[in-house]
Formats: sequence, structure tokens, C-alpha cells
Amino acid sequence: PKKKKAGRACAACQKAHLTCDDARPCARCVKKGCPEECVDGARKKAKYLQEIPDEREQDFPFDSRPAGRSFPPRRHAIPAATAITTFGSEAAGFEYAILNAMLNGNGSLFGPPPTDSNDPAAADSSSSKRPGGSGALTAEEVYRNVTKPYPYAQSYHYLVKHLKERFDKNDILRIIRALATFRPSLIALQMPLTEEDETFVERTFQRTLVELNKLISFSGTPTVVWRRTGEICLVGTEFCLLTGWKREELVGKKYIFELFDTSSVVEYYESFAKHAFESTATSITMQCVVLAPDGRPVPCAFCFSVRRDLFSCPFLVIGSFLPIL
DNA sequence: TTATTCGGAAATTAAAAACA
DNA sequence: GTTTTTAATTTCCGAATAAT
Repeated sequence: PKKKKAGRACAACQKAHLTCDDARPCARCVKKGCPEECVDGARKKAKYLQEIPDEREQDFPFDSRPAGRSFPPRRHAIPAATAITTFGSEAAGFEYAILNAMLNGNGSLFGPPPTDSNDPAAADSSSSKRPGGSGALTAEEVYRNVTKPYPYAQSYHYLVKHLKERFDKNDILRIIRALATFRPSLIALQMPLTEEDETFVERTFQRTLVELNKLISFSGTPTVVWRRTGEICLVGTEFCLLTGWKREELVGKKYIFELFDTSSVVEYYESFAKHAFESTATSITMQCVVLAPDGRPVPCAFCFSVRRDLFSCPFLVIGSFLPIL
């Protein structure tokens, strides 16, 4: 008689070394009275994702340049800093695990992460509002309503889950590898940002959407706009006509990678990785196969360009699709 | 007394090596 | 290609410790 272990412990159980289960508010979190905070615990990253060469770092107290022992790849995967904080996730999790931990207010954090107002109120901020609750707003509404950063961490978990159930090992590997190439840059850009900064970025983002929305309705090309993490934010009428998707089905509900066939997803991520942070090209063109709601494939020529925020971090992608006849 | 923390055993998973 | 070995990483038991 042996009991089956949970396939994945939640962050709280993991930290407490206690039995968890696969339900997602897990039993223990429910009993404890904070089902909100029950999210998958961070795990270590695969070897090939660990210890990637890091970009330069801002002037952080812990930064010690000469600490590196091997020269070819500059190593410094946020080590010293994390040793002090209670994170436990940082070295692990995906890029945004750091952000995630901050939003979930794990324990006491004092170290390098700049933001931290440890109100208990801040704890549930990430989960209280679902991602994608943004309809079509006006400019003023944007300035008034956007008061907190967008929880990109969740998008990441979604992506990983999606990959696992739809893709085979090799494709996943290629995508992960693509993500890994710009991960360091992302982290470097995000680390010094305060929560205010991120809120500001989100405001800019929403405001940009307002303008793009007008623009898209004028242009006659089928266009879709999504976040760097893939959440679809705007859909042009022409795109709906082309594919048969309805705007309401997509905006805030679907991710762009859910509309592509598998090889298109891989190719998209590989070129996104190449162009998101480096490359001077303003837009890049490729082919892809879009899947209609009924599964019908729609081969398209596909052109996307990446917009960056004030801190030159890519934050939205504009994609235009032209059917290949 | 109950709750929390954590060393480390056992289980699980991934990578490498060995085998047809 | 499949199976075996090996190594790395995870869950969570259970004992020590702290809180009530």
C-alpha cells in the first residue's frame, strides 16, 4: 500500500516541506485560508537553461564583478543576491519567477528586488484579477484604471502547460532554447524596475493599444496584436473574416501560439528571440499556418514587428497576416 | 498543546551509458 | 532503437524547535 505523491507541490507546501496535492488550490492552502496564493512551486531549471551568460547588471549592492571563475561565459546567475532573500525560486523558475515571487509576497524580501511594500493586501493582487480583463478602453480610462503591473508570470505558466500538452519533446526544446536566449536580457531589464515602473509600463501598454486599435481599423490588412508573452490584445476585423475567429473569442482569452500550427509556433519563437532584443530590423517576415476555430489550416504570409517600452523592453507585437492562395 | 521549520529518506525524473 | 545505470531534483516524513 503506497500513497501517490503529488505531481507538483505548490509554492507554500514546497517551502514548508509538507504534503501537497495536484488540485490547484491545494487542500492545505484551502484549509489554511489563502487559496489565492496557491500556485505551482518553482522548480530548478534544466541544466541547459542554468547559468546563462548574463548581461551587465545595474549597480546593485551585491554585484561583485571579479567573482567569476571561468572566463568564456560570464557567469553570474543572480547568485549572491538570492542567497540572502527568501526567494528560493529565483535560481529556479522561469525568468518571471522572480516577479511572480514578488507579487505573491513570499515571506520577507529585503534583498535586491527594488519593490516591496509588504502589505498583506499586496499579496492577492496578482491573482485577484485575471489577466486579460482589459476591454476596449479610452485613453482616460487607461490612465485611471491601470494601477498595477501586468502579471506576466502567469502567462508563462500557461505557455509551458500548453507546450507540454500539444508539442513533442523536440519542439519544446527548440522553443525553450529560443526563450533562453533572451531571458537574460529580460531579467537585466526587469531587475531594476520598481512596481511603479511596471505599472507605468502597463499604462503605456494600454494606452498604446488605444492608438493601435484606431490604426488597425483603418488599415485593410488582417492584423493581430499581442503581448510579448502571447496574449492577444487586439484583433482586426479583417483577421476575423480571414480565419473565422470572433474577436471576443480571442481578445484576452487566447494566446497567439494557440492559433498557430506547431511548426509555426516554433518558427515564431525562434525569430522572436532573434529580433526581440537585438537586431535593427523593424519588422520581420515569414510564413505561418493559422488554425481556424474548426481546425482548418490557413496558410499565411506573416509579418510581425516588435514594439518596446520606455525601458526598451519588448512589450507588444503587431502581426499582419496575408493569406497565401 | 499545537504550529512551524527543516534535515534528509524515498520517490521521481532526466541524462548518460550500455546494450541489441 | 530499447534497456540499464547514474545522477540530479523533488516531495514530504518525522523529529526538533518555536509559539500559544
